[in-house]
Amino acid sequence: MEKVEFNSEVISELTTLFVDVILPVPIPQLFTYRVPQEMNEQMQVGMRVIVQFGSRKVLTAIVAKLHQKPPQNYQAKYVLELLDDSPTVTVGQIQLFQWMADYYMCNIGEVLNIALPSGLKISSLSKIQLRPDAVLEGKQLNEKELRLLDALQDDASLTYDEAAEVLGVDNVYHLIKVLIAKEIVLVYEEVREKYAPKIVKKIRLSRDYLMKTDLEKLSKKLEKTPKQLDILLAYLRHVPVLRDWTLNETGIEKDFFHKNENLSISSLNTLLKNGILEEFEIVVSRFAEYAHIDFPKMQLSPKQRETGEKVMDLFFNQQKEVVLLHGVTGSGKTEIYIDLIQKVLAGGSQVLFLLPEIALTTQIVARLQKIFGTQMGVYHSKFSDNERVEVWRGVLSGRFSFVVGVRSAIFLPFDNLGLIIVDEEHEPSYKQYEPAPRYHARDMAMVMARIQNCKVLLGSATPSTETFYHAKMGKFGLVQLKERFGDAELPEIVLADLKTERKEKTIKGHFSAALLDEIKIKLDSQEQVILFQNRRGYSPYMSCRQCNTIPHCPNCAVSLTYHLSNHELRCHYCGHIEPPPKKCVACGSTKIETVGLGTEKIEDDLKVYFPNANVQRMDLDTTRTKNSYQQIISDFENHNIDILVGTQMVSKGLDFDNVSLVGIFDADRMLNFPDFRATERAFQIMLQVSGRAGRKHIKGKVIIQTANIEQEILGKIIRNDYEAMYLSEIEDRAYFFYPPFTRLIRLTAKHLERALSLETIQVITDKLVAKLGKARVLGPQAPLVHKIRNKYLYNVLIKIERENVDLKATKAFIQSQIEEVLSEKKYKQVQVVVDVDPV
DNA sequence: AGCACGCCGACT
DNA sequence: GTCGGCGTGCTC
Repeated sequence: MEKVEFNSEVISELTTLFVDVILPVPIPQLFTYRVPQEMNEQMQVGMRVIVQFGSRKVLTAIVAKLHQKPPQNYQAKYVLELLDDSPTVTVGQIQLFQWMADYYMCNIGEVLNIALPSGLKISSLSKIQLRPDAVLEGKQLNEKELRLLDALQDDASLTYDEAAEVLGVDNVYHLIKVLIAKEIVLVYEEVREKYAPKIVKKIRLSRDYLMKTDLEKLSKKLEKTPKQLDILLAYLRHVPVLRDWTLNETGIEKDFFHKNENLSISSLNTLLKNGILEEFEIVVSRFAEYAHIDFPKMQLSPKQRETGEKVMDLFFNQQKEVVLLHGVTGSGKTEIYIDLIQKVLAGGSQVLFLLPEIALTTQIVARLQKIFGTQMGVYHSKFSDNERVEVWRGVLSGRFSFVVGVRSAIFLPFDNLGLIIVDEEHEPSYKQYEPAPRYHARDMAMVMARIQNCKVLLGSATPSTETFYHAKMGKFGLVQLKERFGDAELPEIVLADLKTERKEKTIKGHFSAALLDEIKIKLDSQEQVILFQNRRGYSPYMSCRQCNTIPHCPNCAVSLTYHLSNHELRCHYCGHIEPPPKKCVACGSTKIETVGLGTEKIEDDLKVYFPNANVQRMDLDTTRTKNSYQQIISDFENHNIDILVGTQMVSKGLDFDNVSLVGIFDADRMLNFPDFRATERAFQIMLQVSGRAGRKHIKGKVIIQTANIEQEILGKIIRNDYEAMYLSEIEDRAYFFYPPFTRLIRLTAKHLERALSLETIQVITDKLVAKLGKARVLGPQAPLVHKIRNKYLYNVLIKIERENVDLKATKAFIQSQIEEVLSEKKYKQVQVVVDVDPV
């Protein structure tokens, strides 16, 4: 990054500099601080500074601008501290942050908040403590004050929140102010650096014993204490200092003696105490240093090579910024990616590979790691914040020129990107919903491409309608792979007709005979089965058989899901838990049944139908811990599991060789979901799950259970006919003015009172309709789940044409209307959430 | 978002 | 009278 110069005038110590900084708070504007002259030389855009904000709060901010213009209407405060020697955030990133704030209608501080791992943010916390010189005598203290003093004596210091809790009041400021005035307590700001380097304790031999003669004397002396001698010998075995005394410098990990040799810690401590061994600490990376294994050069099939060349041609000869690689599952997209990544890295540029959350923990990362070794960083939400900071710094330092990560990896400080790959481009998990910025990582990849002048490769077997449209229209390059790689065939997809089976009574519970028979055949021939149901828990609701009353969440407008494992009813929106009712709250009947189907019930039923099969469930509930997901995958790979039952999780990024059957329950629910993307989504997800069936030598089979075999979309799924799905979809989108022909902005009002929530959004809607016209403003409408955490929700959907409309101005108008309404006293308490490009 | 200030009702 | 609740406005 360049040092900022002003008209070639060199910054001297006498120049007064100011910085405009981004603060991690939801306030729209930048704030100007004065740079103390001793920082003049070092200060650069992108560095972190500590500033005071408000009367006491201390925050980390990012320098967005460096200038000499003193503010007109106020006296700028000084920058308190400069945290960096070199920028933590690149100039390109600051551009991206600003772009996102404008586009997604949020504050730049909110973007910063999401972008920066919290380990890079320092913020202060106000704490109160007793004054060491406090004089209590002769001072009138009330009961609350005394209680606070008591607590302070026990705990030394308390935050405002803790103080409020101790006293059981909400507002503690007054009280503390009084105590400050009485000179009994003082308030200070505790500044915390959250990032902690990983430290390993190591042991080495004291310098006094490095000579052979000294060492021999020592061994003699230790003969009386054999346990200590064992430790010494173990040390010498692993660190042969007599052969090369410099080895002693690196020593050995302290844990080693206990863990690997099972030697006593107390003897080790005695040796340390007597100065024979010494302990020291080193800072280590949280990421293992993989030896770079030179993987045999990727052997591409002729088809793959040809495809890769087409992509390159589109990028570099036809100047396409974005290329869509549309390839059926198993067509070998990964090899093409790898080849391309290698080429870009060899050219000295950086590469970012984005994957949806769940796809990332799996096989692909291990595979890439083998190929790219130490230059590859992984950025994942299950990583601790410290790990994220290390990846961030690794990108800055050049240690990682290639990063594989989830959507937030788009925020890493690349300065020389050559290529961004967005795999499974259609995945909704690329869109962030809460909190702001509600960004789409795929779209941000394209913005980044413009900022950094790099290329974007989108990959999918079932591209989103928007993306495919742009590819068809020539905005993006398009490359298609219609066959599976090698001799693998596409699975055979068949329907199980639930209506007929019900009539003929061949159905058992939720299992059609067609599915049950097929599972049996596969199990008998030692093949594996995946069953897909996109709903966790046992059953989505309970119902009274007498009066049909259904237990609902007290805070949300949803039925409570029954979970068998803990025998409880749970709300999947707010987390509310209650025991299942013993009798109906309405009529008192004890005949309460579970209705509907979740993964837990499928698992439970399978135990009855196939008592000898190993059944495992994979959903949010069974994969909460860091390694549980990986565990299930490897158990399945090793065939310790015969049938895997799961939600969406089973549909992504998993390649198993022995799966010959996939069963899909409840296709109808997916298809009937009230959303304009429902058909597309159902198609994508069903084909994706289907892709798990059949690999190398096995032709897979997929059974979709449906009560309505006539549905057109099912035929398209059976024929794996993406284009047919696309064509009917794009026709609907054009007809109803949905994306890609329009852009959507959704407003959601939230308030504890339903009427107020509705009234607020109605007032906003009226203003919008007045200017934009009725056709462009849909609603207000209560969403499917119209109450969450006791707040009533109302939506308005705004459609904006893609052509001949000033998007910026329209957004500014919408923003101003919301602000205008919310500034009215009556509506101040209502929250209005703006979601640009909702998915 | 915090945090401070100021107005107002419910208590000793 | 005072304490604490809560609404309002500001932060370089």
